[in-house]
Amino acid sequence: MSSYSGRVNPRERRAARHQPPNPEAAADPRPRRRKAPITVEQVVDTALGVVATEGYEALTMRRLAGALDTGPASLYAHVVNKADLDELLIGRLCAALVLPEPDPAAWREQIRGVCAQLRDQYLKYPGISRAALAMAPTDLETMRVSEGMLAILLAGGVAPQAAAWAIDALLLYVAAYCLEAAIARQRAAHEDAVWVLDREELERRLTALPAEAFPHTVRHAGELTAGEGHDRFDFTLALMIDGLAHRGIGEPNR
Amino acid sequence: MSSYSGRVNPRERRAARHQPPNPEAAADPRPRRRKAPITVEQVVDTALGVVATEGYEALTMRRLAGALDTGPASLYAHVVNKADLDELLIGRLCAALVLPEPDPAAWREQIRGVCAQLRDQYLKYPGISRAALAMAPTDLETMRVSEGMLAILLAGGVAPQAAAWAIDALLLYVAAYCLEAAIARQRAAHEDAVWVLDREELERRLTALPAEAFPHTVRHAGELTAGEGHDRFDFTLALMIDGLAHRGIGEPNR
DNA sequence: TCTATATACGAACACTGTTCGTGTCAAGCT
DNA sequence: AGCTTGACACGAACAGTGTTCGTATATAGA
Repeated sequence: MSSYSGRVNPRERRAARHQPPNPEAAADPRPRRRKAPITVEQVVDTALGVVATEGYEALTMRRLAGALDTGPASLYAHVVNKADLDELLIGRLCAALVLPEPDPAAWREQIRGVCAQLRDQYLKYPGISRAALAMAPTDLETMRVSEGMLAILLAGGVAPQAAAWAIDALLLYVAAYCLEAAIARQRAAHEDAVWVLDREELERRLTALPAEAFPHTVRHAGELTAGEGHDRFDFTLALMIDGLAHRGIGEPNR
Repeated sequence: MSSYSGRVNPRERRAARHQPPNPEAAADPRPRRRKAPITVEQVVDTALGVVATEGYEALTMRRLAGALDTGPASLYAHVVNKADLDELLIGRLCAALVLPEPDPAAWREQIRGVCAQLRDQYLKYPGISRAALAMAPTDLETMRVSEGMLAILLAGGVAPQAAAWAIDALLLYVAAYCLEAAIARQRAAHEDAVWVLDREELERRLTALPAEAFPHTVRHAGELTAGEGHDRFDFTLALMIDGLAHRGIGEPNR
């Protein structure tokens, strides 16, 4: 019980992130002691730098400490956990999203735009969406995002229950899509090269399957391997949003 | 290059799982040498047992070796990798799925049923869906599942391109849904209890948020936290399948 | 100037996946 | 029957991981 007092120890800072903001504590009257002490912002910044260049798998406490010219133990003065660090990264990432003012006429483009922003953020830091899946649902930054998405859907006339569940589904899908992309990327990076296939080689493998056991896969190998860029992503989002438009407007829940 | 010859070494066995099946090699004429040697099936069985009772996080090579009364090195005679073990587990899991004969009139219930089966398998082995996300797309057992799903959708009149992408989206969502559930379960298990919330406590926290910043979240805290059992799962699947029904039938691709 | 104390960090612990080299035992050949 | 062969099992070790303990340091206030 020696080395942490009062306000700035990481456990309390973490708890504050999940608590309703307390206006009277916002003053933050304590100036920093050192001339150049390691701050949480600095830790988060360099961590995001590591993830952006080397991927989330490379973000170890030692690697991060090395990037800050220190040892791993020093990080635990600013961060409770690796999980806590993950939360901070996702929080920073969510804070970068711009949430549009809801426009009832354009709710579909708006919700699609928010999801695309989130997707691009996830892909900018490959593999970080794994941390997003593990987040507690009470983090303030992530709740800011879901609040914004909820506002868009409600303005568009989607029924509240459908809107709530759709946000969950959309966030889950975006995270999974980016996680899968990151895993594929990483496998392409350091695995023995023979094991990873490009689209054409994959299509060739599919057509080479025995036609009696895999008739449809063989016949439609082209469709199964199709999709440049984010075509699959756009398709799935359109599927869910269109489903919402047909189901959610004006009808009772479910 | 001393200790592996001919056919049964794990690297070739793994490669065979991703290659079209070779009928003339199916004889497997070599009987087992020992009286009770460790077999791959035995390894997979005990691994699934460990995952079912203690979760995927607990499935370490040492833990698995201990369950087989041996050391970790012995496992590498039957398994290339931990990734290879993961593939074997997912393969075993996919082999347990029963794929219905496609019925054009009931394609929606059929595809929903396959997804529900997969969900139940994933949840039976908590956290294993993480391994499913990392799988190479050429594994024969997983392709058997997507072949079956493709057959159902095509029989239902869904356009081939929409069917192919929808299968991808459905598999991705099911895996992510179960992964999130497993992560929440594990957090509830060994984390400091205060950090995990039940539905009512979560709703209370949401309503306690400042109404200026989170108006919709506060107002619809009930809807946001609603959903017993697999309500959210059913909702999302219905969303995607309904979207498919409206979009995919009879129309050109996309 | 001197003390109090918040911060930084080297060293260590208990883990992880994986490999090397050796030991052991059953099968096939002479 | 005896011997060789080679597939299998496994102890020990290596390079990593997250995390904690105790100590050293350097600053802020008296």
